[in-house]
Amino acid sequence: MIYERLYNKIIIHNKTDFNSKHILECGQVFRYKILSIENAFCKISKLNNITNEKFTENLCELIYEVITLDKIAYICEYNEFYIIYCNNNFIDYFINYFDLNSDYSLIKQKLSELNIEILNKAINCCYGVRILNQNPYEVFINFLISSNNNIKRIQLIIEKLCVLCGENKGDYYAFPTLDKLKSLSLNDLRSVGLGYRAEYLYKNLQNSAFNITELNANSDNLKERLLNFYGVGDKVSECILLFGFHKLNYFPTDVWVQKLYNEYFDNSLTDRKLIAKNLVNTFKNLSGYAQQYLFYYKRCFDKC
DNA sequence: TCCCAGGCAAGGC
DNA sequence: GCCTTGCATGGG
Repeated sequence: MIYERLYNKIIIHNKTDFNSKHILECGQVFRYKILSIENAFCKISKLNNITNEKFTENLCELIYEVITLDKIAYICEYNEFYIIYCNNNFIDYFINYFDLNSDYSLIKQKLSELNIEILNKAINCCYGVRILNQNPYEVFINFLISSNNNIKRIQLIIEKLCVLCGENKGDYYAFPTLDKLKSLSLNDLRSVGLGYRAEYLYKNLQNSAFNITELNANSDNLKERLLNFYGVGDKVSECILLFGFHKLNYFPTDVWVQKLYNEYFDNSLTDRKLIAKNLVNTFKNLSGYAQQYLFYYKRCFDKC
């Protein structure tokens, strides 16, 4: 157990299996940002009226804000531990969200036993990555927007979408509900900079069979069902499976994974579907974890 | 100015 | 089935 659950916060004692920067910046999630200490103190104090609690802001090194659906959490990094603050009704929600009941020491050990040099290097750099348990609907929308796009722009578009039609929660805007998104016109969607992806979103939202919130995580043809949605292909569907449904036996393969594969595994193979197949064959039920360590490493640590 | 980004659908064979 | 092309947008 790496955490301690208190009535209005979660304390993470183990900084080798949890790193806020790694978790948030590895590409699985888009609504997060670094807060200044003063701003964070002000926001956190409002959460649960914790005015009588000593918030040791002067010892805090780094604070991230994370928003998922209509909920917000603050991850405060200290020298020896982390504290996650959220509304006290959502403590259990965020324990699950940050996947705190999974043993990442064991996962990393199993992966390192495969003796793949580049993976061990990636795990060494990206040691604090965890696969979040995100809401499938939110992940679906996010990764529909992600295609042929870059992460900075994806974040910007999602934020604009939230400001356009998400509920104003005071300190932040909630992720739009399905009904709110359905009420938008094609031009509304275009106005947030979606480009041609506006039609992907619009067609799905206008489709009465758009039932992403009702998809059964345990149905064995989940990927085929996802592929039926407009704008969802092989790669996007696998991102939804991994990040939205926590299906760890997929290895979403994009330009970055292909670059890494060509550099460290086989430089002649360019078919991403085949690359993904080979990688899943190698990593089996640990594919999703391996994917995040390698993807994040290739994007952010490769030049070091 | 061209190239690129967590790709995909459509059309031609 | 496989291969090619067009696609909105903004940053480097």
